[in-house]
Amino acid sequence: MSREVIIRAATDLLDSGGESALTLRALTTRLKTGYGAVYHHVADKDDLLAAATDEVVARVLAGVAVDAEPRQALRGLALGLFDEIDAHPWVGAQLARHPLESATLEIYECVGRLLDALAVPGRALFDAAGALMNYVLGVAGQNAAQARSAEGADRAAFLAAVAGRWARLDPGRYPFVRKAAARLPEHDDREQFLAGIDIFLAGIATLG
Amino acid sequence: MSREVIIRAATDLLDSGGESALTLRALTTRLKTGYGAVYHHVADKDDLLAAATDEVVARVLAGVAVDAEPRQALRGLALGLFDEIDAHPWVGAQLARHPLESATLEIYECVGRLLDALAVPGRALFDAAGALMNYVLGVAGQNAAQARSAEGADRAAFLAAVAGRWARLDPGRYPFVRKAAARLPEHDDREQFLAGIDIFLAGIATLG
DNA sequence: ACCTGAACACCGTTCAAGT
DNA sequence: ACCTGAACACCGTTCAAGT
Repeated sequence: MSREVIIRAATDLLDSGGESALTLRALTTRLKTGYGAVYHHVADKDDLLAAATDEVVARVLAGVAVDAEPRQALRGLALGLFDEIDAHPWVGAQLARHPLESATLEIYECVGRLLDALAVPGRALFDAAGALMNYVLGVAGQNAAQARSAEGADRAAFLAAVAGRWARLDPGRYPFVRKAAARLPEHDDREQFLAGIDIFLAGIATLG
Repeated sequence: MSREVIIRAATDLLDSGGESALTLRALTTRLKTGYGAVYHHVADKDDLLAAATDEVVARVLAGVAVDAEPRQALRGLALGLFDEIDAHPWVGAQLARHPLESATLEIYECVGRLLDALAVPGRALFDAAGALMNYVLGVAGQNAAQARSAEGADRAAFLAAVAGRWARLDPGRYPFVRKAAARLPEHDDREQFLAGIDIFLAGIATLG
């Protein structure tokens, strides 16, 4: 028994059953051990989630091409995060729930340095870094929320259900959402995420 | 006993004690009633949270100057949401946790219509609306997370503690976060939120 | 219809007791 | 030190029983 083994088991539970699948009971059963063994290596459940999240985020940050052109590096970082959060929705939930902690801090440092390399001036640098962080964490949270709603069920079916509900809204009150519903079938989360990043970078460029 | 009375009591509990203060036990005690009475008017706890959130959001949306210049109306909507979420952090948590539901849907419709009025073209309109929503929901989530961490304690003291922790980080590994820590005392969440909105709007303007 | 409150099926966490 | 597992202090929700 070790911290590593415990965190790996927790990650497996989260990946296969979603956020709700990680319970201390399920964890001890899977590890064929007692609560004391787990609590001897880990402070509490949040420590567990934070450690599992740190590992996933570290993997993404290690893949960032720091020596590339800053704008491309930022897009790479953002996409890397998106893909990893898409594969592990619980990571998104954890990031959105605990900002200012280790994993989020690492991302913040990386984003800040890349914006600095982009020559964003003085105090605008912190506004830009904060805004970009909030956008990314917002997407992370939405992704986690969708995964929570779908939970096991087909994701395409879930989106179709949403589109159906929106299409039935009062056209007078919800003209925009109805138009959005019509676009939902051809909608690609990943593309739209990147489009948002580009809007941001375009806005940041005007700060110079 | 009525749905309205129950939702008002729930709102009071949330406002005075934070997210964790709303339990069915606390609610029945405060209302001097049993569980059955509550469940007779409300589907479940989430229904309760959603209804309480709807009221707060509806108040903000009612205050949006729809006939104003779209850019100003958008800033007004964003600021209104920020202030209400700042006053009721649990609203931020609820919005971030349940997108695509009534309260978030109302915001999305409003944002979309205002961007349309801003003459954002075709499919860029949906990218822009999505990006803006994600930014706002991200900020909402962060706000809620901070309130959760502070929970009762002094907010200024909490931020000072964060700044202290950041200032003690390794300067070689975290140059950006350390610089951010130095700026934290003079940092204003509301101003930075608005700065983010402006970066967004500037980026959206380049889509035209 | 509207309400009561004991009971159920879960949680995370603790801690005396073992090795 | 490392681990076991009964027990504790909570949750949200249900439902037979009352009015």
